[in-house]
Amino acid sequence: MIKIKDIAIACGVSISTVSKALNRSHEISDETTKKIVEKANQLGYIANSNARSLKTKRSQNLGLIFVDKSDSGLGHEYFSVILNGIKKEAEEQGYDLTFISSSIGRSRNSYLNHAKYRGCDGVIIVSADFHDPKIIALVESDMPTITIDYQFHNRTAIMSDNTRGLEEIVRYLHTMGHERIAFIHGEDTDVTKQRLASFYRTCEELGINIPDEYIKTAEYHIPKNSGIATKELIELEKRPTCIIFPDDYSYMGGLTEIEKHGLKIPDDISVVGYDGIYLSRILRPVLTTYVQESEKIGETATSELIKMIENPKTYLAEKIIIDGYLQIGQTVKKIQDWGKKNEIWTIRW
Amino acid sequence: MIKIKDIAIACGVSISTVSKALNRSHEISDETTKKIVEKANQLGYIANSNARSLKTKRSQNLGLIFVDKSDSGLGHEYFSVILNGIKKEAEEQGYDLTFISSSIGRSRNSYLNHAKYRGCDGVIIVSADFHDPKIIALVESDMPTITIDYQFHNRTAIMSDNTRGLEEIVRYLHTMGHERIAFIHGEDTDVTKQRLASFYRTCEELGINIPDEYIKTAEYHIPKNSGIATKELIELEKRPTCIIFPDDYSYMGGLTEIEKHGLKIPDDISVVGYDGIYLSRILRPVLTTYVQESEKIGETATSELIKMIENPKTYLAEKIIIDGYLQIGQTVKKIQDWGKKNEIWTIRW
DNA sequence: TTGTATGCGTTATCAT
DNA sequence: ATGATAACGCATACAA
Repeated sequence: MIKIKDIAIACGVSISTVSKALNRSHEISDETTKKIVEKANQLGYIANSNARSLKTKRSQNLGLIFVDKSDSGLGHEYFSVILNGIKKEAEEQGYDLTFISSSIGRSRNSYLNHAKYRGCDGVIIVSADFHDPKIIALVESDMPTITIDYQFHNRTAIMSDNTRGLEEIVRYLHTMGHERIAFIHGEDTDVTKQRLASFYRTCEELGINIPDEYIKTAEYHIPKNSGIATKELIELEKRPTCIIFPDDYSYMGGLTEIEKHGLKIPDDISVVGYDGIYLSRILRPVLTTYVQESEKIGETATSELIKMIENPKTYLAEKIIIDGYLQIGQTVKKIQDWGKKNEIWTIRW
Repeated sequence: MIKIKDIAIACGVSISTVSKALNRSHEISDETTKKIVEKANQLGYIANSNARSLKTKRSQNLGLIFVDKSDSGLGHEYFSVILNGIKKEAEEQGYDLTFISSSIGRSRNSYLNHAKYRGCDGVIIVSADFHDPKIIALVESDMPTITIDYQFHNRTAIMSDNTRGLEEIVRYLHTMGHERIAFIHGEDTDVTKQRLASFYRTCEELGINIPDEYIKTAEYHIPKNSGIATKELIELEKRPTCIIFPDDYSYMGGLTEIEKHGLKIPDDISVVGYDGIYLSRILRPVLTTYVQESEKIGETATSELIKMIENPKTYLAEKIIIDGYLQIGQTVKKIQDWGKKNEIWTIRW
């Protein structure tokens, strides 16, 4: 491999002149710079990032933490699309990306140490157990860090807008005449808490009373469990007119159950998903769902991290919320119960 | 950051003794080693991979090339699951993973140079344009390289078994009594060529004659285009009894079209997918499809690359085929046309 | 078994 | 505007 020393010899200048010229330092005359750059290209010179990082303490490399809690790992479209956004933005800004695990080589260690070992300038935590002491240690260290969908105290986080998501869904359902709205929510996480709180609050604002039996739990991304919850809802004496699912995949489990009962979507029962994955658009009927702009979440996380790295003094940690939007498909029926609706309106006005 | 020099001072030994002890060299006595290791842990020592790589010319880091041809990028479950397999295996074996683009920092360059810049020990090409001169240059360089689903001359490739995949599908369909088999295949790639060749060969072996009008093209992963092809097939005077789709997602496009025509799967028409993505299992009826073990493909690519890196002299390039298997779902109907079948058999026997 | 000395390729400080 | 030199942190050939 050609190194700057070779170029120096070939050009008859010193090593430091070459280094400066290659880094476009204005200390070096245009003429010399041109000569050196040309020779470097001609010889096929490639810098050595290890030597550079060793000296500069900067690597232009970002760590990426992705621990798959549910074993489907990157297979989850939500995360793989986020990752894609991160990759695009990092490339755009000239940073590389290295996966960081909690081992170094073959021996167990910590995320922070791994990131330090590789000299990462910062770390994006895409998915992890945010209560894991090793994650907490990383976030509380002096390593620039960004989290997605979870906020640590005084640290930047990129959040999908769960609050607004559920609010929009409920308001839309309300305009479509639904009041008997069931909500199958995911397991107990921050995201779930936000969605649930927003669901209840919006219902309250709209004067909708939700019986407890309309609220069910089913783990994210496990269609079978959402299927079970759906069955229970369908068999209720006073069946809901609409079911909100934890995510688009989970809806597939509900769909099976709904069809088993001989019901048709949306004629007999309406449904709403969450995420807006590719699948939601190719299904028929097209799924009404809240689309998370996951690629943008990844891009924003990356650009924020880079800002933080490059302006350590002036950067202010903040919570950044990435809006999604309601994809209005064909799975929510307009309920023509104007009599009752008008009654309520009359009372309120 | 603590460095070996600090440990040396703390232990009252020389730098090189520390280095050797930390690398578990047998030159150093157990006693000294123990003392040094303990002190290192106590001080929270973390090695510096840049300094190490600079010296050893090894990085324990693998490059990852993933260029998304179709702009859905990592969003494709096939690739994201492969990536997951790569990640698991690399972690297992103590290697890190860095994405390699065809730029270095902000300036355009080549994959090879990028990999050299980062000091990668080897590169896995997960998805790329294999006719891109920059990819070819990489593969033909002295950088250890592995490709997935495409083989370069004398280089190791990990291939999903397209030949066997189509053979198994066709044979299965035949045992289910199908002879009017349509095949919607993807755009012209090596993978497609293999599948198509295997399709024709197996049909021939089984004495099945496929009219040209039963063969259609529709780009992978574009349900709409498969829908168009499906429409054409359904409206044929002599409609096929079964349609093989380019992939599971594409089937969704066909499904819509089939339902539009008032046909039911599998009663009125049978269908087979390809890939075996998560979706195929949660659909009802469960899709009959050829499952590609993509996680295993990723794992194997990684372990082969590491073998190649660690045994440069004895390693032999080879084509490794990862078997898939037929997922027998509920979308292929048993055709009870024994009269006709027996006729044929009679002639043959 | 331990220590000394050198160099990996680069940047940065200081001199010229 | 250019050059000499030290230093980054580590591994290793060689010496003791």
